[in-house]
Formats: sequence, C-alpha cells, structure tokens
Amino acid sequence: MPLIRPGTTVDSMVATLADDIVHGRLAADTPLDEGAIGNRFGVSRTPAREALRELNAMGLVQRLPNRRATVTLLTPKKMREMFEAMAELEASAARLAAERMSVQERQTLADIHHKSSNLVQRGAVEEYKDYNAFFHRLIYIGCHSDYLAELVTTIKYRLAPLRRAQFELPQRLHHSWQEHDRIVSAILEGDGLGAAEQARAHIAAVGQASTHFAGAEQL
Amino acid sequence: MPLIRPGTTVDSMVATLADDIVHGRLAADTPLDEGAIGNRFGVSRTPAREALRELNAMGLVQRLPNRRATVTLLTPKKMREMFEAMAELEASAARLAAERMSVQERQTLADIHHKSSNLVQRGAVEEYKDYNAFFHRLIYIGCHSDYLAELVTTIKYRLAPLRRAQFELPQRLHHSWQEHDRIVSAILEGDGLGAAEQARAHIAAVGQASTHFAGAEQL
DNA sequence: GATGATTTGTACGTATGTATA
DNA sequence: ATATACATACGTACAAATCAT
Repeated sequence: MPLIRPGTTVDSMVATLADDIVHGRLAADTPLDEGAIGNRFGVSRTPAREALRELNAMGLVQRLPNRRATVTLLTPKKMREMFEAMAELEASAARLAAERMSVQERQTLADIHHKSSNLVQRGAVEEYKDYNAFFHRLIYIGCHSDYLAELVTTIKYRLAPLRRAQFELPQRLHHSWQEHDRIVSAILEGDGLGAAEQARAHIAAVGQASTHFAGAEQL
Repeated sequence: MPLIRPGTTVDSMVATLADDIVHGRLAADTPLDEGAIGNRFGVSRTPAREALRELNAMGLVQRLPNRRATVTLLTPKKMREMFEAMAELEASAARLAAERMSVQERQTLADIHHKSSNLVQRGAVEEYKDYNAFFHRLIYIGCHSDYLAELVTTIKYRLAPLRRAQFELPQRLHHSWQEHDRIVSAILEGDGLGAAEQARAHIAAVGQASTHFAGAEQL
C-alpha cells in the first residue's frame, strides 16, 4: 500500500495544465474547451470540468457562466500589483528569517550564496536559476511560517511566465547576486528591517527586469 | 438583459456554505456529504461536488481522494501563522496607504476614526464592529493595490470565526481604538514605516485577543 | 478479515444558454 | 432577426473505493 495516495485524475490534469500555462505552452486567452480537455487526457467532460474549476480558483484560468474557460490574461496593472505583493511578502519573510533563523540555517544560506558567485562569473544562467530558487526557498524555510511561505510561493508560481525571461537582460545575473548579497548580510546580522528593505528592493528589480519583456508599462 | 449575470447554482451554494462555515454554523470537522449537500439545495450531486471543490480551494473545506469532505479544522499553529501573515499584509497596506493616500482619503479616514471614539465610550460593540470593518477597508483602498487588498481580505475572511469574539474581552474596544489612533497618526504624517509597525502591532493584538477564545496556545 | 452499506469518481444524456451564419 | 451549431449546467447511472459491522 502506497504511503502517498495515487493522485486522482483531476489532480494530475490540474498539475499538467497549470504547468502548460505557467511555461507559456498555453498562451493567455487560449480557450479551454471542456470536451477538448477531456479528450486530451482520455477522460470525459466531468473531470475536465472540475480541473478547469480548480485552475480557475488558482487564478490561472478565467471562467464565466455558460462561456468557455480561457487562460487568464494578466493585465499590466495586475502584473505590477502582483509583483508588489510578492515584494511585500518576500520582505516579510526576510525580516522574520533575520529574526528567527537558526545558526545552522544562517550558515547554509551564507554557504550557498558565496558558492554561487562562481556561477555569475561563468555566466551560467541555467544553473543560477536553480540556485536562485534554492536561495529564496531557504529564506521561506527560515522565516518559520509555512503559511507565509505558501502565500509567496503561490504568487511566484503565477508570475513564473514573466520571471523566466529576467536573466536574459544584460548584467541582470550580476545585479541579482549583489542584491542577494545585501539580503544575506542583513540576515546574518539579524537586521530584520534591513533584510526586509533589501528583499523588497530585490523583488522590485526582478519585477522591472521581468515586465521589461512582457510589454508592461513600467510604474 | 441583466447587467449582473445570474450567479450559477454552484456559486450560490458556495456563498451559502462559506457563510455557514465562517459564521460557525458548520463546525470544524463536520463531514460534508456530496449527496446531503445536493439535497439541501435541491440539486444533484454534480453541482454539490463542484461547490465542495471550490470551498476546498478556498481552504474552508478539506478534501481527500475517495473520502468525505470535512469543514477545515484550523490548528493553533496554522491560526498563529495566518494571523502573522495577516499582520504582515496589513502592515504593508498601511505603509503603502501612508505613502499613497490622497488628501481626500486621509480626510475620510481621520473623520470616521474620530467619530468612532463615541462608540467606544458608549460601549457599542456591534456598531464598533461595523466601523472597524470600514476603517480597515479604507486602508486597503488607500494602499491602491487591489491585489494586496484581495489577499488580506481573503485571510481575514477565513479568520472571521476567530476574530468575531475578540471584542468580548474587557477593554478590547478601548485598546483597539487606541491602536487605530496610532495607525491614523502615522498615515496622516506620511510615516510609512510607523504605519506598518502600528498596523502589525494592532493585528498581533487582534490575534492575541481572538485566539484567547479559540483555545489556541499563545506564541 | 470478509461482506454489505455508503460514498466517491467518472461517463453520458438532456436541457439551456451563447455565439455565429 | 432567425435559425443553426456549439458549449455549458445539471441529472442520472454505474463502477470502484471506503467504511462499518
């Protein structure tokens, strides 16, 4: 008997479709027909319909009564507001991490951060993306609030299609590392306010770099 | 043709059930049978099932594969984390409000706040609850971020069953007003950091007062 | 444990609402 | 503007999983 329950049909459909949307394989405004979705996964309309409802609740899909569902189109205004909220939550997580991280946790953060300077010098974009995800995850863990971590992770996920392109900008890798450096310093010093401020500035920069490619007007 | 679309069956079921849960008419851990829910609203299992999925996405209902859904039971840990996240988001909203509110918006906030001191002196608990909701809404509007406002509103909604009892504590009305007073002062002065700090402290106090009745151990 | 009752998961059919020629 | 095509909303049926005895 498996300890992990065999994910239901709908769950796996949701996971696949969410991934398609977040990776841009399903473009914004694409109509999502219940029947077509069902066919794609070899099931009837019933589970397809439930998957669409779930995706709608996540904000990835738009649903109106008696109308076809469509992939959510983020307006520039909404993008800015989501990056702003993400910045605020990252700032909160960084502040709490500065106050609450154990010695061990601080050590690990400092370690992986310093090792990553190597990636910047080599211009290893793909590897840096992985490191970057890990860096932020360490802060979420360090803030010792699963709920806060979940909130910010959810927003990040929805913004993933935009954030993906940021490291194509020249110098962005370098700047990102420097921003991380300031966050790490503040956290190691236990400077909560400083960590919050640096984290907020970091995400603001990410937002700038990301929306630069999304055709969104800057604030 | 109505400008407002006639909400679907599922939507109204969700609204009713959410209200029942949030107002405590459906206690935590109550099993929610698909068939029973359908009967209650005079519909078949299909819409009932979709309503439960929706409530699950909102966090109000717990669903496991092939098992009955139940009303979500908040653990003390989760409660604390939710109040903490709410405090952080309220702090962010207050900070942004201090920076962005128009003269008119500041005027309105100051007005209704000062008028409310009357309610405190009269001990008008029910009226104070209404004023309190309005006070916070003005700050959400003043932060000029619909998305941030939506985030904090959602969390507040889920914590409503706990928050409801807070004003039963002796002196809580009085303290609440004083906390509001410090927030208003900071906002009127355009002191973003101060407003954030006071808002955070306010929600922390709300959390203390609320969980006091919920049997949750204090931090 | 095995068996019967209950409940969920999925398929499919029909009615109704929306879009399009 | 009407009719036709099409998509969704909901009901019903049955298989599979879970629970209770």
